[in-house]
Amino acid sequence: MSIYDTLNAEQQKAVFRTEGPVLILAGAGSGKTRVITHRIAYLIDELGVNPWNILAITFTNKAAGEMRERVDKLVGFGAESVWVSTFHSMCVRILRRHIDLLGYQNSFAIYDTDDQKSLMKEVMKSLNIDPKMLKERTILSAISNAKNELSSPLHYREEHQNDYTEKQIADAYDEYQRRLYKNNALDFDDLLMKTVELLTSHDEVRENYQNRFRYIMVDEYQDTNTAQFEIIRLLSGKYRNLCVVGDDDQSIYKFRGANINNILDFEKVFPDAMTVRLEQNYRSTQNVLDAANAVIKNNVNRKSKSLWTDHGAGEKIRFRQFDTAYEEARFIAEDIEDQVSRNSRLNYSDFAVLYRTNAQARVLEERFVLASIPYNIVGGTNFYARREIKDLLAYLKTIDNGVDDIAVERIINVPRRGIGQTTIARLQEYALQNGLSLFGAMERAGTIQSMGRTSVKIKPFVDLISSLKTYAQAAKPSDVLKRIIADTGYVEELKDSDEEDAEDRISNIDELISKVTDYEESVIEGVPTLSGFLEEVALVADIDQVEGGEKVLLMTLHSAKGLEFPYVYLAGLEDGVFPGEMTIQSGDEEEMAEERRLAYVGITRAKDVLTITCAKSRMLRGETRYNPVSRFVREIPAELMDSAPAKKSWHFDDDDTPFADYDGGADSYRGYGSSGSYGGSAKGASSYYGDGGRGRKGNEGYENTRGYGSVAYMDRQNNYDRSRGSYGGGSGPSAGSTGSGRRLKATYVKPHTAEEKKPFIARANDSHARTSSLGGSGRMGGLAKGADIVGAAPDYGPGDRVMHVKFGEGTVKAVEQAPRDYKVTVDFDEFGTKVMYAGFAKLEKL
DNA sequence: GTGCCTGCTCACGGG
DNA sequence: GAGCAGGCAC
Repeated sequence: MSIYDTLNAEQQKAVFRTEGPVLILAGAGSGKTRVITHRIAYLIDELGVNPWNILAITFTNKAAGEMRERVDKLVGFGAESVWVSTFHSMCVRILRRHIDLLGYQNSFAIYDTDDQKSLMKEVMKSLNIDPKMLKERTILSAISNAKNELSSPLHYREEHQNDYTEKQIADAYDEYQRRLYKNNALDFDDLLMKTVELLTSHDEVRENYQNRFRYIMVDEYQDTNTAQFEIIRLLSGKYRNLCVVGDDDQSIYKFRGANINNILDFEKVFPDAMTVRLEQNYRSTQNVLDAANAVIKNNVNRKSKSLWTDHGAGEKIRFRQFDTAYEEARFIAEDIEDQVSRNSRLNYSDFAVLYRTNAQARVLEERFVLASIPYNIVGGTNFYARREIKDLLAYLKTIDNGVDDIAVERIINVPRRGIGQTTIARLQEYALQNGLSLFGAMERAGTIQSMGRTSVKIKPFVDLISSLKTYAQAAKPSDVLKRIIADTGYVEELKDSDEEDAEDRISNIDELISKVTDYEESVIEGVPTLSGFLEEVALVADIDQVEGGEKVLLMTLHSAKGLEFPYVYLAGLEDGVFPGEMTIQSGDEEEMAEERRLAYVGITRAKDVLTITCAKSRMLRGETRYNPVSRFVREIPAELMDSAPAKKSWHFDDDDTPFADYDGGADSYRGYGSSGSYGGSAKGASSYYGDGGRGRKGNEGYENTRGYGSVAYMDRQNNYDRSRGSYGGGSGPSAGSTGSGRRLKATYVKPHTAEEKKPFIARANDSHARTSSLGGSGRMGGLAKGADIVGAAPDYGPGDRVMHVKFGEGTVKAVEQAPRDYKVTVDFDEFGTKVMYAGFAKLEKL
């Protein structure tokens, strides 16, 4: 028996047809990764193809790694020579070798979104474009679209002569590109476009790669854009052994240029293509698939297919509607806890919570912390987007690529060197006049007339960078980083500062050092370089950063593409959230279709149990919104669900009574109550801050979350700290007018019936009782902060035992009055001595 | 040059 | 809610 016998007939067809163009339409969970890996194995083992001649393109680095691993298991040897990578990584690899042919230096930098914004600001300033008339985001997104469609500045200008705005964008595109070139930098879209340019304009390079890549496979083909299509068209131009795998129903990246016609028109572009349909699903239950099919069939213009499984019907889809997002989050957290404690075979990593927007993670995170459930938030605030990390990376970039002005500008006065805007402007002017980079101008600062005394301040920076550059020539990247930290005194300055989150920033820096070290260890061929590390950083996707472990994963629907979980919660299924307000308002059919595909992706992530939740009201950008149940939920036949949403949608009445014409609430609540796992306490306007995770205060759950999610929170806390005086404003615990939760409470909402009210009362009493001691540990709600921080002295003093949500138990060593709060020194049993502000630490006296 | 305050604007998804 | 630019005082 061979490894191919385990494949079904259609899968085998896709594996064995190795020559010529092949389109595999692979429904969700139909085993497409198996097909690709077996195809690679077949090429190597059965056809004797040199692994070196195979290219497989995946959507994320994580997927690339997993694919390589799986191929490795299937073939005897040689898997490591197969080129498995993402489009962007592959392009970087090609460009590092050949971009000098296009006039760039091979050590080019890769600009992320922030870098792009900084550069665009300068472009707009130099072109006198009024940021009020034309937003930098608008221009950047126009440029991005142009690049994804392979439209050069020149071409763009020719095509866009219609009005003043278009001409301005054309000017900006031109100047932006000029400056990227001057900084020896490429943005993300350039990586693709410059590769096309290279392969088109240099026959010898193109032929070289065409000869090498005799067999090309592309995963997630439905999300490729025009530039990516062109790259694979060029690369496969000689042998035409191109196999693309995708699902038009899962095309969800139009906003970043994905061209769904790449998959819809594949057979037109390659008339000799063989098409294989994989419709048998190996992942989910029939109920889940029926729901997914029912939703997606509302889209027109798709390659019709219908998923089926022999797994059986499975559990019905659970639907729960709540009054607020807080209760929704609480249900999800407690439900997961409940499932895990009832079934010993279940692990936290069997669960995922998916949502439309990253902002929804916040409330969920709060509940997970309170319930001590280990979790990981994918994305949101990217580790590499953190201030201290960006600062240090800018140092590395400056050392690595001396002409990157954006990097130099970032660090020129970090740590403070007394170099301000005026000086920088003078340097820039001098650089412009003399055709120098910013750093080049700084090197000559002594000779610049207008500089005067300030040139004294510039010299130490120039010396620092020069000596680091010399050092970097022979040192490991990690040593360079350590040297930067030492020479700039970056960490020392953080330690001395009274910044709230200095500690977290320092631990982030430690994390960065270990990431550099990891990188050095991961380099198999050649030597680890700064460019190599910076490149890895630039191309890392949110999902790539997720470590394993027994944790619930919280992420956007977009991030969840390609993943599967036994238990999936789809949260916030409300019109206005998902589909989003903008999609609904736009009235654009195709936009709605893309949202629907996203819903399809979400539903099909579930293997066994799918739970859909929504809230009648939620805070969106500071205001309470009342949203009806998502149309996507209403597209699921009632018989597939354990409780159905109201048939008639309800709305916010003119007389300010929410839910006035809501007629189906009882149905959904009955279902909810009968599930038994939550005891029907969905009601309860005032209960959402109280409950302290059922008395479990272990720090395990929290400690496991030291990922970006929790750190990101620290940022928000600080922002709060800076925001005009609601912190420590002295208005007293009960005032708390800034608290979002509190505001919600005030406008809220009568329970619908006496019957529904009962469990709420019982629960509410319970939670009120706890609020006094534990309510303050809510990490996020404005209410918790507003109410707790007020300048009353803490109820503990030196010698008292206290509990901290993150560090566990400890003994108070000192309490001292600081300007706006009390500074408390605590010796924690497990984490040692920490100094913290009482208002933020939320210590609980034991 | 720096730090703080205020008012304004914007709002999805991500390599 | 949150980030940012601009204004102001030191």
